[in-house]
Amino acid sequence: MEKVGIKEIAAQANVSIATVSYVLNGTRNVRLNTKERVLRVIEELNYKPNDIAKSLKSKKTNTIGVIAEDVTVFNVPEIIDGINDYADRHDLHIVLTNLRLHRRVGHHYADVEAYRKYAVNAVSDLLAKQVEGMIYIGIHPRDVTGLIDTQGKPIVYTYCYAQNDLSIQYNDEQASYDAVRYLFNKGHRRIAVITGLMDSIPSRLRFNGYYKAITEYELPFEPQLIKVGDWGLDSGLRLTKELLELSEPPTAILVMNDVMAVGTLRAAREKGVGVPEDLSIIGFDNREFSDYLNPRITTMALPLHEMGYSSMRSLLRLVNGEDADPEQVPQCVLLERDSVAPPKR
Amino acid sequence: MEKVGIKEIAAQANVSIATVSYVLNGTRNVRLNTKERVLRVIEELNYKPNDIAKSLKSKKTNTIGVIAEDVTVFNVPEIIDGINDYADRHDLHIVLTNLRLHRRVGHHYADVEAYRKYAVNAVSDLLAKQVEGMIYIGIHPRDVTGLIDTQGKPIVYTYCYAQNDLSIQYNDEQASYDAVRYLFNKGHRRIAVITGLMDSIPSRLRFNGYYKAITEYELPFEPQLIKVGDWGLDSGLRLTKELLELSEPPTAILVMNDVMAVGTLRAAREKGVGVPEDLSIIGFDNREFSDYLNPRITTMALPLHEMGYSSMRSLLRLVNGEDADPEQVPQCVLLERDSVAPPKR
DNA sequence: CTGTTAGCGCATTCAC
DNA sequence: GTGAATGCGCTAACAG
Repeated sequence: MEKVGIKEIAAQANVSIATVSYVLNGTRNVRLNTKERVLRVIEELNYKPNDIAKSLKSKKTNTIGVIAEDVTVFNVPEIIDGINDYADRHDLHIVLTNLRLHRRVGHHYADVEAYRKYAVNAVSDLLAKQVEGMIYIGIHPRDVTGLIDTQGKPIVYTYCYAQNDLSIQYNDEQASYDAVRYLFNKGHRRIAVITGLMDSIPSRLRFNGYYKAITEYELPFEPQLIKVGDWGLDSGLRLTKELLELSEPPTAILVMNDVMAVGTLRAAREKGVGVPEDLSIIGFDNREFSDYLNPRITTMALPLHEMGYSSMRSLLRLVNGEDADPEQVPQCVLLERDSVAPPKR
Repeated sequence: MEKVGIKEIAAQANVSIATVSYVLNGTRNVRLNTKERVLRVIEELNYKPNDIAKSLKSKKTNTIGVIAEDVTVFNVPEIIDGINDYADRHDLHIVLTNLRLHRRVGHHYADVEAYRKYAVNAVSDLLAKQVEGMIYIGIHPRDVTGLIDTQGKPIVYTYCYAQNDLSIQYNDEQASYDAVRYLFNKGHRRIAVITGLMDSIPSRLRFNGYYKAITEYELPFEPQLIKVGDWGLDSGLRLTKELLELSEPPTAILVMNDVMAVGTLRAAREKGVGVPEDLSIIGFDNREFSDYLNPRITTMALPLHEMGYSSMRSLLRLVNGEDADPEQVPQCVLLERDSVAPPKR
């Protein structure tokens, strides 16, 4: 474990350290003979370059900092995977910072002050490490403008927004529009919706898509078919019961996340309503368990991998001083499973 | 965004760069007056130290490399979270490498050659970045001896093993022993088990625990109560049916993962067997969905966070040249939910 | 094609 | 209590 450096190699191979550097980086042509000799010594001495020194000199770290609000929240790992996918192909490295928000502030992520210090620290550390840029991965889509200051370094937000910076999001409105269209094409005319909390951006956007589809297909807009949930299983259970107790219940429900959809499934079972024979259900998020439920539920898959990949690509453009490309917005895709069928009537 | 360095500060504050370094690191006493002046200039110029340069000089990066076989596999994020937990408290940084094994080689993780190149690359990169040590997070407990060579740098494996290095694992045998004891204490005497693939270490260990408990409690050892599954939902479904068709079916089943337990639940439903009235079930892993099933299933929670935390702690000892501590093995804990009840008879 | 040399930004010895 | 000087390991002019 002796630390062999470039100069050791140079000595052993009877060349200058510059030459070694050249063969190492291919920066310049080196006579084949010389090159082989150097390479052999490198092999023999088991030399490993020191990126730290290289970075200091070249002022390039080839490293980007990823700030994840919480790696244990379902959307984050897939996004990281997408980031890695792109990074691998472009010889970039990742320094990961995990804010551990879920554990530290629970559901109070709306209260920015509660975790500003963590975020600011993370940025400081990353800046000190001379990252070329940063990606910030939220655990809930919301505006985090002003949370951090990257001192001019490029940053891309994903799964959340910031007003003066680029952010990569999926198309919520389109997704729920597509879901309703799918139900319509299956023959459904009374389509209910169970939303998430209405102060959340995705809820609004998804509702817009629902409303737009209802309008375009000239379906009756009935307020009693619209239920406001809170993303939790119990609200799905409760609201579905309300829906099923209507004098004219819906034949299909668009539920804005898979967790509430579990509640919907339970309500249906309790009421003796068959899914999908009597009631069709579409969930949102493609949570892993949605495939384990009975029936397996049809759900809108979030393009998480693509969001990570795309964030990285856009960031790289910023780092290279190019324009943020007129990126197309990642689209959700409907996973057809067993919770949707044509209505009986 | 001018790059202000230590020498800028020195000039503005009329001191030498050495002095600035002293106040920055508290390496030596500096007259209060001078110190304040320096601090003020640092503030004004918004100076951020350059860790790269610092590391080059001090030969310490305070960074450890984490090699995750795949961040999208359920056990990994929690382990990373534990690592971060410890790292945060000790001012350590994490460079994350994601091998993306699941995506790249699917279930062929037994075939080491299929991904050796990725692993070796990861280690090279980390070594070049001068990490102080590494943690390797597996996606399935197995022996990965010889996969990588860290050139003498300390490494700790978790959720997998390597023969000549430290590895942090949870106590599989104890866990399943505890599960059986729990069932016994609830009054069960005919306790079946559905294992995972028997070439997997956890299956063996968990079976040992089952066997030990059966023996100690002097329960009849009946081979027909032992079913070998493959970790997949379908095997849980199929094997549970077999169990329920026995002339004298079990009153409880220990299922070695939650995914197969979903199959068990389905089989019971198809057979009209009530859970937990007619059949008690204990799963393994505490997968998120185990709380969404109907009934919510009682399961063995893996101490993932602790494994990450503990890996980091042990690694730090190695880095500091201390002995790997006689670490106690992280224990699983049984999460009591709704899938276990006393047997009817 | 190859060698010499000057730093990158900072910590640290050694003088004062 | 403070400063001047040295070098960490490497890259990239600049000279041959």
